Amino acid sequence: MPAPDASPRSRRDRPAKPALTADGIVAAAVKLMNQGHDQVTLRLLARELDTGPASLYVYFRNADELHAAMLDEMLGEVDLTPVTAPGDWRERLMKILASYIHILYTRPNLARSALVSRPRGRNYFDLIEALMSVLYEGGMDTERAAWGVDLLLQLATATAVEHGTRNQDPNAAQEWQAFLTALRTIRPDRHPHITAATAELVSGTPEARSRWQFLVLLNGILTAPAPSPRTP
Amino acid sequence: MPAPDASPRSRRDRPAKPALTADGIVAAAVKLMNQGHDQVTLRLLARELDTGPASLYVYFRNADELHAAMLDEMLGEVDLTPVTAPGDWRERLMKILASYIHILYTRPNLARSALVSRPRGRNYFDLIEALMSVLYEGGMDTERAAWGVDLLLQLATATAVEHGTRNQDPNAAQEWQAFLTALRTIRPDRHPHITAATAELVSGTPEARSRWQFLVLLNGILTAPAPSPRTP
DNA sequence: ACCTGAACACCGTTCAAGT
DNA sequence: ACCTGAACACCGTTCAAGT
Repeated sequence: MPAPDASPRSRRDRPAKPALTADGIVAAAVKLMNQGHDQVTLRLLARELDTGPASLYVYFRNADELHAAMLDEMLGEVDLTPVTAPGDWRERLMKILASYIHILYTRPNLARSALVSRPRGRNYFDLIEALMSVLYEGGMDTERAAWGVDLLLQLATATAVEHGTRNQDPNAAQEWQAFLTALRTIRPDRHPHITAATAELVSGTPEARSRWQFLVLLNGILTAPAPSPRTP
Repeated sequence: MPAPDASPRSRRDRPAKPALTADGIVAAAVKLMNQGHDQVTLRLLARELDTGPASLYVYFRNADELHAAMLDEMLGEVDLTPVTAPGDWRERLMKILASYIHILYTRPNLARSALVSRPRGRNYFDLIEALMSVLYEGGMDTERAAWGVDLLLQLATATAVEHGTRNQDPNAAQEWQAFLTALRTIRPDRHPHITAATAELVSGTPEARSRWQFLVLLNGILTAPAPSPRTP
């Protein structure tokens, strides 16, 4: 009598299939992503969970909603410790943003969903709270801090999408070369300013550019007219 | 003798099929897009051109390359006349950017490709030239103008992606409601700054926000430290 | 009621076979 | 040599049918 089992026909060799929950699905999806799957599709995820793609629609209205849930899960990894660290507030703010960008950088698809869907999970609000806290240290009023956070995150997300996707593309280097060639063959009579600024248009490392951009934003938020003047 | 024709079996009722060229394909693709097709897929386009999708690979290495070509074509519609118009340079610059955003706004898919692929067509360089020209009027040096153009376009593109895609989504309104609800149920002990700034976080029309953002950028570019100090 | 197999209506890309 | 029909390997979403 080989392989005795209480109910031999109801089990398989693989581990018992856990009951599905929204959190469990998101956890499995994040796990797949961290294993290197750039695109966590509903079908891949369903395969992993040993079911069909239709089952996921019990927990998420569509693929976008799943991606949004994955995003909030990832945002829990953003390093918010610079909030209470010593040092210049600008540097600490940029550290938080750099952590945010870094997390999205290797997941350009999630970054894209961050640009489009307005996150509203707990981790997202923790991030907003942290950024506002540092902005207040910089002496901003409530309005500037609120609108400023939005702007800072929009640029950070766009940066992650841009660089992350490019980094993922195998012909990124050759696209860059093509851009340089196009820039060098610009005709001075039609594009005099570009011709004169060829070097500056491509100078700086991505990191240097990004750092400058955030300093520009912080200076601008501090010095530009407030969003809505209290005395209209 | 009805319908005499030199070679009756070599023609169809539909108009003579024009020979394919890269420009012709892009023109057909843009035409489809302007007819309301949000996603101009290779298959749809091939159907329109009375051929199979494989034929398009003779002219474009992949779908991304086609989208990039479409993007440059669309950029020809950006209104650059504010460059030479009278009035405040900031207002004129924002008019150009508004035109750029408006063109991408109803084509979020193209906007996404603008964020990822670095355009290098003639119309793109015309846009850069125009923006730099206005920035110089604002008194910027070459470095600030070059890096500034990049930053301004990055924000403009991100704005178009964000608002355009949301606008396209039928449940955008109900997503916004869900966000408002999430914001109102924030717990003051965990998120004191958000609680205190609830109104400011959602205030302002998208246009007012966008306008403020660009003023922030312009002020920041003017007042932030130059990208690379000449005396290190 | 909750779940899901199978089908529907698509994709981009490749390649062998046509002209 | 240039072009393309057909196939490959996928998608997200729906819905009738199961338990």
